[in-house]
Amino acid sequence: MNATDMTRQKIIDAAKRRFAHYGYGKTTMADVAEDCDMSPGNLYRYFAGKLDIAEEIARAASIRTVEELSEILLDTGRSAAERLHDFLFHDLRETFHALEKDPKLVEMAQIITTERPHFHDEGLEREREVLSRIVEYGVLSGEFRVSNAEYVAEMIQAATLKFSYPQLFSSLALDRLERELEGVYQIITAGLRAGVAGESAPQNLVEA
Amino acid sequence: MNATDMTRQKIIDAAKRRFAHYGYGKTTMADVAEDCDMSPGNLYRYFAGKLDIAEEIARAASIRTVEELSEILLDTGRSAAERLHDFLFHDLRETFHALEKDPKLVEMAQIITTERPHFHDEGLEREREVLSRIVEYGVLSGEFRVSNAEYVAEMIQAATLKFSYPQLFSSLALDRLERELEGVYQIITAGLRAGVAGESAPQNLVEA
DNA sequence: CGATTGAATGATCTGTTTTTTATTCATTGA
DNA sequence: TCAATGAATAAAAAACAGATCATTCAATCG
Repeated sequence: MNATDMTRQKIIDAAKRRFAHYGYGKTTMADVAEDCDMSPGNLYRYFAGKLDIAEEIARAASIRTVEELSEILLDTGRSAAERLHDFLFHDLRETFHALEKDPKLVEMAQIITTERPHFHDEGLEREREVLSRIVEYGVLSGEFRVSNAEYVAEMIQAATLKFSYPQLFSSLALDRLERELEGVYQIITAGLRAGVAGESAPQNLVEA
Repeated sequence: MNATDMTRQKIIDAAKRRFAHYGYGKTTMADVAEDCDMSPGNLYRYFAGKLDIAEEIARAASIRTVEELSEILLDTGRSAAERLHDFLFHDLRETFHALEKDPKLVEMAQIITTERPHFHDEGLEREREVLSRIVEYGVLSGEFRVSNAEYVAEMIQAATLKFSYPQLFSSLALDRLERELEGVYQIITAGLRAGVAGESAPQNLVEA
C-alpha cells in the first residue's frame, strides 16, 4: 500500500467515524479534513467528492457482507437448502442489526443508493454470485432441479427483496420478519427441489 | 342512495378530477367546493378532512382492483396455477399502467399510504382474500399441496412485493418486470405443487 | 516544481417572513 | 330551526435573505 493509498484509507477512516456519529449531512468536508490534519482542498486530490467517499465506505461494507456470506459455501456439513437458509437469514439479521447498531451508516447507505443507482446494482450482483453458487451446489448434490442457477439466483433476490430493504421493514419486529422469510424460504426451496424451468418469456396466459 | 350519499359522491367525483389533473397538493378545498357549488366549510359536513376525501378515492380504486381480481375465480376453464398467474400479472400490469395513465392519482395513493398506514394494510388484506381462495382452489383441485391457504397467500404477497410497489420498479421497463415476475411465479408454483408446510417457527439452523 | 493550503466561488441549506390553505364556527338564509 | 355560508383562525407552505458548505484554484511552501 503506497502513500496515496494510505492517505485515502486515512480519509475513509476519518469520514466513517464522522458519518457513523453525526450522520452524512451533518458531517462537513472541513470536519473530515481537520481529522486528517489536512486542508479541505486536499481531500479532492484523493476523492472526486463527498459522495465518492461515502460510496467507498458503503462498498467496503457491502464487500465485507458478501465475504461473510461466502463463508456459508465452506461449511461442508450443510445441505444446499440449509445454506440457502443461512444466506437469507444472515442477510436479514445483518441488515436488521445494522439498523440498530449504526443507523446513521444505514442512512448514509440509503443516500448512496438514491444518488448512485449503479452502486446498488453492484451490491445485488455481488450477493447474487454467492447465491448462484449455493444453487449450483444444490444442483450438483441433486437437491435442486434447476437448469439456470444464475437466473434462479436473480429470482430468489426478487422474491426476498422485502427482507433486504430497511425502509420496507423498519416498522416490523425481527421475529415477525423471520417468520415471513421462513415461509417464503419454504416455498422457494420446495420449488427448487421440485424443479424450475430456466428463463423463458412470460406466458401471455391472460389473453385468451 | 340518499341526499347525503349523493353529495358525498359529488364531492368525491369533483376531488378526483382535480387530484388526477393537478395533483393532491395543488388542489385546494376551495377548488373542490367551487366545483360542487358549495362553500369550503360545507365540505366538512360530509368529510372529516382533505386526507379523508383522498383516502376514500384510493379505497374505491383498491376495491375495484380487487373486484377485477375476483373475476379470475369465475373462469372455470383455468387451473389454479393459471389463475395465480392471472392474478399476479393483472396486479403488475394494472399498477404499471396506472403509473402511466394517472401518475398524479398514484402519487395521491402514495401520500395516503404514508399518512394512513392502516389503509395500506386493508388493501393488502383485500387482495390476500382473493389470493387465498385461488390457493384453496388449487388444494381442492389437487394441484397444490398446502395446509394453510391463508398463510401461503401472505407468503406469496411477501415474495411478490416488488411488483406491487410503484416506487420499487418505476425505473424498470414492463417487459423486464414481467420476465422477473414470471421467474418468481414459476418457483412459487413449483413449490406449491411440491407441497409447502404450514406456518412454523423459523428454524434456527444457523446456530449449530 | 509538485504538494498543499485556504480563500473564493457557486450551490445548497436554514431560519424568518409572508402567503396560502385546511379547518372552524358565528352568522345568515331557506 | 337546521343547512349552509364565508370570514376568522390556526396550520402549513412558499418565498426570501443570509449562512453554510462542497468544490475549485491562485498562491505558497517544502
